Amino acid sequence: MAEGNATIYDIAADAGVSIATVSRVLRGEANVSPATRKKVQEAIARRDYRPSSIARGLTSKVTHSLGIILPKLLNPHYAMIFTGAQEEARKLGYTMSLFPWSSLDTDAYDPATMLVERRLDGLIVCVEYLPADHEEQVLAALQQLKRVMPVVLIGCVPPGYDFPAVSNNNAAMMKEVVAYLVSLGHERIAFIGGVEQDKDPLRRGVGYREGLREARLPYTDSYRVYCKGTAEAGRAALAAMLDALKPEYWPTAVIAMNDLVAMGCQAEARDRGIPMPEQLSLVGCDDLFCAPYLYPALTSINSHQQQTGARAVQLLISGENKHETCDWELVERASCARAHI
Amino acid sequence: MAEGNATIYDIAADAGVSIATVSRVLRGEANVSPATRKKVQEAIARRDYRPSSIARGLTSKVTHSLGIILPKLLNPHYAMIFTGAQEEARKLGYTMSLFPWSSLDTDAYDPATMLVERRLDGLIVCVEYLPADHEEQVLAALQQLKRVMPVVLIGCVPPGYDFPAVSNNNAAMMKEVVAYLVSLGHERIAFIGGVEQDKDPLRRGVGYREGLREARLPYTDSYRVYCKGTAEAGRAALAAMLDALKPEYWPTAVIAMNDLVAMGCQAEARDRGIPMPEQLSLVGCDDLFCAPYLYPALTSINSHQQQTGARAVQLLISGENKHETCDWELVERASCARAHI
DNA sequence: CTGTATAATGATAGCGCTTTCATTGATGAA
DNA sequence: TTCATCAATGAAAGCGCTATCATTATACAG
Repeated sequence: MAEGNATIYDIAADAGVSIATVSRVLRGEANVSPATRKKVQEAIARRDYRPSSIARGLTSKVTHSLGIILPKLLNPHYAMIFTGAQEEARKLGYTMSLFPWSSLDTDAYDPATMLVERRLDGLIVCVEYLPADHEEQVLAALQQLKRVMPVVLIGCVPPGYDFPAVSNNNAAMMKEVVAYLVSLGHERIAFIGGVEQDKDPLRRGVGYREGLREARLPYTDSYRVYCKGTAEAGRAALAAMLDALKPEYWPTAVIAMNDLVAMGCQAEARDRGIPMPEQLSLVGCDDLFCAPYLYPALTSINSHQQQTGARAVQLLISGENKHETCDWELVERASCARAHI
Repeated sequence: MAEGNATIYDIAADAGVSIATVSRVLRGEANVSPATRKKVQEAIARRDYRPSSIARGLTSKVTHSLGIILPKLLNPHYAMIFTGAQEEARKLGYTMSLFPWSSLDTDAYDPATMLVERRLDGLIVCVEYLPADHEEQVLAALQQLKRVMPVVLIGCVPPGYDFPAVSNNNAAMMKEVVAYLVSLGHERIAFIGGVEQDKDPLRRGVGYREGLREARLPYTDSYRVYCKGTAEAGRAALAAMLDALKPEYWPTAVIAMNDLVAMGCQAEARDRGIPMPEQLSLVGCDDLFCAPYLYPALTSINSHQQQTGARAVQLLISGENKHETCDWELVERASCARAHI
């Protein structure tokens, strides 16, 4: 049966019609007589024929394949986004290929080359945590790329750029976290993560400050430490903060920019013998699969990352130039308690 | 500059040569005079021309795109395999698309359709934990697919089938773990995970039994409980095992089929107030990124999963029909201690 | 009947490349 | 000078489709 190499000509010959007619039934056009349609369909089934999407793409200019660029899949946060995007793409009949940032700027290969050579129908780019020094360069490159294929961003669109996007309202998320901790009686609340020169109003660090202001709590630099979004970095950051402070000024609650950082904080607190949550409450963000299994189980923000990915694909395919925001929810677990004292 | 739609004809016209000559410099053929080559390259650069891989594929029959099928990326184990494969593919100039099992058998779409329509140059299929009742059906389908495109498996090739593959020597891994626990003085060692009717000699459960035999320890059904490879399942499995046993017969060490299951075990032990590792040692497998941050930090087997993915791509592209095995190492952390008593 | 609208189908020109084969000059041997 | 040799190039035929016309066959109004 499966020849695997039948062409539209073979089918046409088998069915005794022209290739135009075969093409019509392939594409489900209306004006084909039922009898002819049946003949063709039988021929197709008989030879297990699958039209070449390559040849199709050459003619019709649509390849039904999308791309997504993100930092690294090993971070489950991105794995969720990717999964959501991939599944949605597939539902809509598209294929999804991954292009990690890492490999893009690692080698001598021009990032855009592979993307445009492939004639992708569209590209999703995750710019959530672009290092500030890269940002301009990357966005300029994307602006270029946009002339060739539709681009949808995941994350905030910096002023001056115009892209459809789906993003988290990070600031609002963090404000809610601060409010939650305040409701538990915390007053010395620290925030770990992010970059110092961050001017983006939607970023998490900003929401933290706003949350403090709304709760009429003072902002202190000593409670705000910056680091990359990894467990190692989180651990080092908490260590640095605690080292710089007399124990009586230690925060009673820490907000980590994400769950990885939170994991690092847990490890550091544990090593120092700081009981959690009794002496230190902790909130993460992203609600990774492992959050419930950490010790103590980590309170975190679930921001529906799969849905984010899926929505990005929908925007990409529909061509809407919208800017959407995901909703989220705080998932309470065991890592937070009422403030001591 | 970036027109994005220049064709080989435009370049030929610009450079004052024929398209055949342009094609030659594109493919780096030798017999082009330096002067001509230069002219063409300048024209290419001037218009930011990128040859269409679609058109290329139509003619040359190679698409430079690969596919990989695996259960779900949300499990970091698969994310590692995918990452390794993707990066290797990219290094070799290939694109990698993901096709999760879940979506393949969920919808009415014939699994193979999308794959062959795309005219992939090859496919990697992760058959590590195929449910036994699916196995036959899946492998038959792959056998079919093989007539159309090269297929490489990750996992064991069941007898009767012929595929290039890269797999873990799961049995040997587990034997090592048993030996390790025995060296710590453990005699009541349990194994959690896998499926009962597993006849595959390389599977983990089998290695466990062999390990016991070599240590001259008795095998007991009560210490062998089966479950899916998730944290929830692992937790339930450990609970069931302990419930069925008088505490004095509880195992002093548990081997989990993977780190997810181990995470579930940790949670269950914690809830029951069983101190770990003092009363119960635990070993996982896969060495997920979170293993060092669990409590206690989880001893696990690192089996170089990224390398596994990369190797699969190499086999796929080289066309070698080999069966390779990955090496591994036991990563000792805090979840194991000398047996009490 | 003739003429015209309509539905079904076929012929064919691309799409943007690769590849084979033919052609053109140069070059050097006879 | 003449002819075979060879490097550099061009002409053109696909690759497997889609999509535009053109061509039938059929129906129905005038």
